[in-house]
Amino acid sequence: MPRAGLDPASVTEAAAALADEIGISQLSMSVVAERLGVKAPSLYKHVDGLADLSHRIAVLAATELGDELRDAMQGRAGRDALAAAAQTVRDYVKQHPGRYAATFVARPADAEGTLTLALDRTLASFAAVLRGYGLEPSDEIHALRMLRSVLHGFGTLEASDGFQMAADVEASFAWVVEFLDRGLRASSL
Amino acid sequence: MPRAGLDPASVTEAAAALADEIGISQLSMSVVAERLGVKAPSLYKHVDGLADLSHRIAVLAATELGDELRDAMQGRAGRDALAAAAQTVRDYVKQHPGRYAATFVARPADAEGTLTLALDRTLASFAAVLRGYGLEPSDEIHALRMLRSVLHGFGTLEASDGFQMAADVEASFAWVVEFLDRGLRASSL
DNA sequence: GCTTTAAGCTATTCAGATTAGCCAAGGAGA
DNA sequence: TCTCCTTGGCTAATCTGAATAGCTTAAAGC
Repeated sequence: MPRAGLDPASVTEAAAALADEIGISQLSMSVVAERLGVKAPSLYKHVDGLADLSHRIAVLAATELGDELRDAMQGRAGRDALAAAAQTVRDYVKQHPGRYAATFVARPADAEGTLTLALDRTLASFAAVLRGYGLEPSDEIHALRMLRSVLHGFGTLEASDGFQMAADVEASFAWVVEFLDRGLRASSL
Repeated sequence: MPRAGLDPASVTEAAAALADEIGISQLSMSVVAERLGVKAPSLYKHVDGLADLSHRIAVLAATELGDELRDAMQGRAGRDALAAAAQTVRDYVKQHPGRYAATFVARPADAEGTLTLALDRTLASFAAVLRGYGLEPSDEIHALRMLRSVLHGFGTLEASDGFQMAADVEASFAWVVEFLDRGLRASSL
């Protein structure tokens, strides 16, 4: 029996890919093992079980999203930065629904705070977007929470097929970004 | 063995209460049965299994939220209606996190559309809020989706403990409502 | 009281997570 | 190259929870 050359990272990556395909709730040690050409118990040599695997997927997703956000915002400010950040989140959720879902399903299992740490990087990008609007310092935390809420809400609703008439979700998204930009500009000092 | 006097509604109600306590993901036929003083297989006389139970909880939640929204909006319009609707959703998610979570977890199992139908009632209330702002008809669908996104996002983030510094979430919520009101008024014809 | 329906039970099967313990692959050093 | 030791994969087994089958009797209608 030749070795498969697995390690925690490759197992997590395979599991994340599977989660995107079949949904995080359908993820099992068995399917991951099958995908990797290995038997389920073998996975326990690399990860600490399903809960740990799910947590690792969440951290991976938060890290990836954080990276993409940072990249997308290079050299942009104001409305441009807002649009780029929003589009990045939306695209990520659409392309990686399973991974993204893991980030809020695995929250309880984040005792060491690894996930929180990874998520903070996305928060930093959102904060950078807002900085461009020159809000009152006391308003920033509120605006940050609003931005998170809108993007998280829009992304998850779209991903879970929550919108009827899927047709012009694009238009709605653009409208929302526009709405936020106007409001934030009006709120600036 | 005296009968327990169960029926689909009472089983669903007990399961929903349990889901609020332990989380929808921890819900099992066994715990529901135990809570009702019955053995797990007995539940199959009333509901069609865990997936069906979960779906029933979702419909229950959507119906309850729809009722509360309708009540909360009696005689209100404009900013008042917006604030009331937002507060109602937020309170519902906080008080019934398990039930609320069921509404988007059970979406795939909604072949007959019962859940969609129940959710449409909450959408109708949101639409009523917006009607008070006299938006361009073509903007209404976009504004509706934004409103859903914000309320859904804010509620789920708060429920999953997603906000750090839990302290002034109240203030943030008020700020967001204010932001939406201003923006919507500016968008009105 | 008699019949019929339906609710609850026990026994069983099945799937999936997890653990224990075996055994070989493959790298490190003589 | 040969040997040792760590490590990864395997099989076997346990355990929990979902779901089905079939038995038995409560209680509703007559």
